[in-house]
Amino acid sequence: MMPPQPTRPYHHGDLRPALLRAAVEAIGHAGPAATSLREVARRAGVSHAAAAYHFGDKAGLLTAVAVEGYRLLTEELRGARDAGFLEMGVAYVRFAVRHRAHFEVMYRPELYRPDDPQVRQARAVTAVLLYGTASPDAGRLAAGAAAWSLVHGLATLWLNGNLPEGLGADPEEITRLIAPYLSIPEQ
Amino acid sequence: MMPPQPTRPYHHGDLRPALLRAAVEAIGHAGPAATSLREVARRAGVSHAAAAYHFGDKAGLLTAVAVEGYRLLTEELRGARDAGFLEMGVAYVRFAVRHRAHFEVMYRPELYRPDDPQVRQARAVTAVLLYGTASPDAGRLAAGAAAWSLVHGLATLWLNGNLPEGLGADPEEITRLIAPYLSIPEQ
DNA sequence: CAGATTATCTTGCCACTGGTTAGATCACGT
DNA sequence: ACGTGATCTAACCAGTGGCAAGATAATCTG
Repeated sequence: MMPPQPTRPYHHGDLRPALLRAAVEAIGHAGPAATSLREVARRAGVSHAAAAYHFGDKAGLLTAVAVEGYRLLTEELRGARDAGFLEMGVAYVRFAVRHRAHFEVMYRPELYRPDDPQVRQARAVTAVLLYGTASPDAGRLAAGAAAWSLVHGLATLWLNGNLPEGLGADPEEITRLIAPYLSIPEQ
Repeated sequence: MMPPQPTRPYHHGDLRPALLRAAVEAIGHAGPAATSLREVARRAGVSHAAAAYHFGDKAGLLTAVAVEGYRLLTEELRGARDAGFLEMGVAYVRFAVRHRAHFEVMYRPELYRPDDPQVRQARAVTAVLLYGTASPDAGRLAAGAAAWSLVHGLATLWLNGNLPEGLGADPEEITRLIAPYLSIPEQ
């Protein structure tokens, strides 16, 4: 009589990370704006209120995604740091493509709480890597901003399909093709 | 007895452009994702179904905003064409800042219909200006993509508040500061 | 181990949204 | 004057985010 379904326990036990995974998955399908809190909760097999309990609201969930994104980006950049300046740019673009959902949330501050302490701190750590030092002088600041702008623009244009096809289909290769146009004075 | 209110006529008479203006205004306040069709209609003083009549749906309205945006960008770029390469970059950033609502819609293709014929055509016209010719060779293509990526990245990073304060507060000035790091072979 | 407390999750509700349909109002040509 | 088509409203639907009340389970305390 009793259907032998393994009656999912009332308490999930590991819901917060499960919701985060579900959110990244859902955002990957429909983009951050079109992703609903309820859809994320459905993917995780819980009610939408459970998600609200863990993250407060939708902005809270996306804030958590953004924090995770900055941490992943930091990892990616750290891994390329010793391979030189160009490879850090390639790593930036690779991150944007491989972790598209995270990337798209990170640079849509109206969707989350960019002033959240965890966000600020994670972003600060990333910035140190991007500028090469915690207290860059005016020159390094401008050079860093130029490099960052280039790869960031390239990544977003590629994600939106705004780059001409003649450049090829592999964003990392396009980065290697484009980046040499930037001349950063050595140190 | 009859209140002397000038009883708004049943037919607006000029609703389509009025809705477009209202949309740009609303997007300027809350961003494109958080702007509702109903809010736009309210601003124009009509029911939301009236907006749906003229634009089909929300994506249709945003498609119209995007088309208008590409036309405005084309104008801005044309105005700076004779002043040199750098000034075109400055014009691009100026457009993004002055017409923030348009810009934010244009580069969020998931919010509208990027394959709409009018969009494709308007974007193609813009691309010709950006690459300097309708059929760029491989070199020009890469150089153009580099320049475009740089100013596009700069504009989006500035709009999101992701540039360090040390660079100043005027995005056009920042452009003049940053752009020289790009070395484009003359012709 | 019993009882109380706390953490986690569900149900049910609200106002709002985008989209659709039927019908009201009006402009315009003949 | 009349009808036809264009324009707009009213009313409805399913889906959404957020909130409050309550159910369930884990954990702490004696």
